[in-house]
Amino acid sequence: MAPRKRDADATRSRLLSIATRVFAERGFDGARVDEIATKAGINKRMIYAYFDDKDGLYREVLAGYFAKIVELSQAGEAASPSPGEQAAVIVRRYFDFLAEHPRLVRLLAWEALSHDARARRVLVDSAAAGLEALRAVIRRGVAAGEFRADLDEKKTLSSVNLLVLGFFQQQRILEELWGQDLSQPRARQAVLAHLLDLVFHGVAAPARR
Amino acid sequence: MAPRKRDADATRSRLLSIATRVFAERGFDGARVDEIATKAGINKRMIYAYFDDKDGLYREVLAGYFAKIVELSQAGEAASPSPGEQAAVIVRRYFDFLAEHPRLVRLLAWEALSHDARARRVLVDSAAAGLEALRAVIRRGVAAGEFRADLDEKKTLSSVNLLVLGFFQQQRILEELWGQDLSQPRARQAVLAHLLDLVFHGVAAPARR
Amino acid sequence: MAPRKRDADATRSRLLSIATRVFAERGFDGARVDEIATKAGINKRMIYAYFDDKDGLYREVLAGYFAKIVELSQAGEAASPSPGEQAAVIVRRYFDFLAEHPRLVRLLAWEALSHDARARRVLVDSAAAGLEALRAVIRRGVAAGEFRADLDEKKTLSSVNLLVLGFFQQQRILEELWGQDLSQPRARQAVLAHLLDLVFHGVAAPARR
Amino acid sequence: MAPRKRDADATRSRLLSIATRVFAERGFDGARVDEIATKAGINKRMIYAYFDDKDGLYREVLAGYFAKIVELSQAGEAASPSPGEQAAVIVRRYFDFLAEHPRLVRLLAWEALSHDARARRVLVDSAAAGLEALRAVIRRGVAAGEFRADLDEKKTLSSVNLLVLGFFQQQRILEELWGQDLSQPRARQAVLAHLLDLVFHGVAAPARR
DNA sequence: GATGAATGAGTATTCATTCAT
DNA sequence: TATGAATGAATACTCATTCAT
Repeated sequence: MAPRKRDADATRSRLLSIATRVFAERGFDGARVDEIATKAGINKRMIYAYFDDKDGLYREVLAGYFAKIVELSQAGEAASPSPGEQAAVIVRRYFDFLAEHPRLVRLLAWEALSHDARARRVLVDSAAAGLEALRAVIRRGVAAGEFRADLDEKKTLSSVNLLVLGFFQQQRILEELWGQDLSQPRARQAVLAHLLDLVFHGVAAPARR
Repeated sequence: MAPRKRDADATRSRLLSIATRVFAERGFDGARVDEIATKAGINKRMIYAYFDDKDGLYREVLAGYFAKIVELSQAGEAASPSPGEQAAVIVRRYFDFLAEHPRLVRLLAWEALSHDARARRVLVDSAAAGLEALRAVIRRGVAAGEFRADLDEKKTLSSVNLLVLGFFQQQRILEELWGQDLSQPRARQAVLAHLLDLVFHGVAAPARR
Repeated sequence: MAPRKRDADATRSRLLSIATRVFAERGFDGARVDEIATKAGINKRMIYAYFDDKDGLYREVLAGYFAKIVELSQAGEAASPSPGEQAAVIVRRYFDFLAEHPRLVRLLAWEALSHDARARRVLVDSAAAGLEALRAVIRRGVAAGEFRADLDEKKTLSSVNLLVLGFFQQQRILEELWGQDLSQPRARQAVLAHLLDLVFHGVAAPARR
Repeated sequence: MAPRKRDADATRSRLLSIATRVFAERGFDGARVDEIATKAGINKRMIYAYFDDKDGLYREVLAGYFAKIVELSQAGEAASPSPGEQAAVIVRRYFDFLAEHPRLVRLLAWEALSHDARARRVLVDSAAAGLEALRAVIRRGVAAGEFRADLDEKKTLSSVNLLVLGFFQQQRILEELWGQDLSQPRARQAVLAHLLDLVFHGVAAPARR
């Protein structure tokens, strides 16, 4: 009974793991229930036993990331006293998180295109929570005079998101455009450095102001 | 109406138009040949007569945008003598172009997720050509001392692309996040202004430099 | 008007010629109306104008051979006074006729397999007529004591037909079995000689009788 | 009945049996997957589960006969010491085998007409093996002086095949030509007797030699 | 809990044939 | 007479889901 229970859990998590991979690769429509079952080495019928249907499995796959997203958004505050450095730490955390979860990046992209916004609502909530810390830092930075006084918080936060998330979503196109392998940590860190620099200082020369 | 009844060109372009809509909405896998034919009010057989198969139709849909992309990338130079203003004009053009072609935005997003990279190569070429003008302006701006001397051209160009294209691709999520309708011209122009401001000046306060 | 008439005839016979080729190659079911029209360089609609439908075209193709078959069966009698030699001449004529009309051979094979015996009746009539001359010779040969007295006319005629027609229908298989190209006149004549020899003398050694 | 309800082997062999019938009747092109499934009372999907596609099903149908063909070709030697009688036994075996497998006869005919020679190679090999025994007997008969010394083995074997296989393939035409039902054992045996007689002694009167 | 067989509604594609000019 | 566009009924094949054990 106990081992059977453990088997059930193993079967379940094995299915989820493979499903995550397949859904990330092919999207909901492109994913095949058969393929997931076969790759998991588990009878297809079990998918229906555990998750009701394909849609249920998909939801669970998305849900599996929520915990991680929440964890990210609740990560302790950066130690540094400077809002600028704190902001950099937060962005870096976000960047590294996405780098570590490429399947989530793809799932989010599929969702963004999907009409039946399965995860959009939850995603938005997560994102809002996740950006809350950054928002606080920005506010602090503005108050401290370290950031420009006329910053639009929401838009700024979103722009940062566009740059970071966008980088991972467009990675393949960028690789062809730059003729460079962007999956290497070193290349990625260079990109991150560039993004941070751009966000903080823009392209204009300070002298001209 | 009667003369149109047997007009091959009309049928063809009608099919293409509907197909563009459907492929943009649902992606290649999600699109149904039947749906396209029905919505076009044209016999399904004609799709195969004109485009060979679903894939051929899809390619034609993508090809239909190439001309427009090339046109965009060959748009005359901005009149202003200032590199900064010229750059702004180019970005604005790109932004407006995407605003006018929301289906292209979605098609590009589907392509970015697809594995068989139907259009990636051509897309990259188009993009490279399209960004060439901006690259020249940046170089000029750096030479003139209007832009920072340490700018990485490629990365900067890509970042601009991430911000602009990303905005349109994430539009729905942003709308929910901001609680705002971003399909209105006024709201969009505000976003564009913000993006330009961010790219030019960054978030840091000038006083701190 | 006159040239138009000639064009119509040309179109008709061109269609028939190509159709003969295609039906012979692929059979009625396997033949494609489109293919015939395209290969003939003639608008598909004309097939329906001239022959009503695919079936009508097929019938005309078969009918095109009837004249030739009749001609064959009415060929003048062999000059030789010996029934044996006369019979050989007739068989040789039949053999050469089939060698010259490989498409007819295939059409007959398709027909033999078909259920809606389009041509069987006519074929049987033609064959019966064609074999009549041979039958007369056999009878004469028996009377003259040149052929065995106990010959079953019908069966003997049919057997000759099986050997000759069968050779052409199984030609490809025989080629692989013998490792020999049987489309060359010399090889064919050797086969014919063998068939005649077998039919006349059988395999048993005369000494043993 | 109930236990058979979920019996994969039963379903499989049922599909094969019906498919054999349908392919034999209509050929590969003329056969309809739907018809096979419906006649077998089995969901069409199962055909694809068991045989991948229509072609796979067809191959299995052909393969189903190979075992029988091999069995035939490996049948023990005839007891009789006389090569002539041994040869007769072998031919009779072949004749009876084809009489018992009319579907195979038709399948072979379709294959002979087909361009993509699915089974020709294997067929030729089987045939070659099957004829080997007969070839040995002929050789022995020649050596013993029972058969003519100038026999061409290959051609003689093939001619026998043409007569026997040809009879079954042309059976319907012969029936009309002779006005006789050739599916009755008695009529068939008479045909066989005639064929054997023809092959052994030919049409020429012994006196003339 | 687990398995393998079975199913029905779809999904791209093809074909002979007819319509409009 | 001739053309090119258009059509509806198939036709092979797929997919998520359920049944029987």
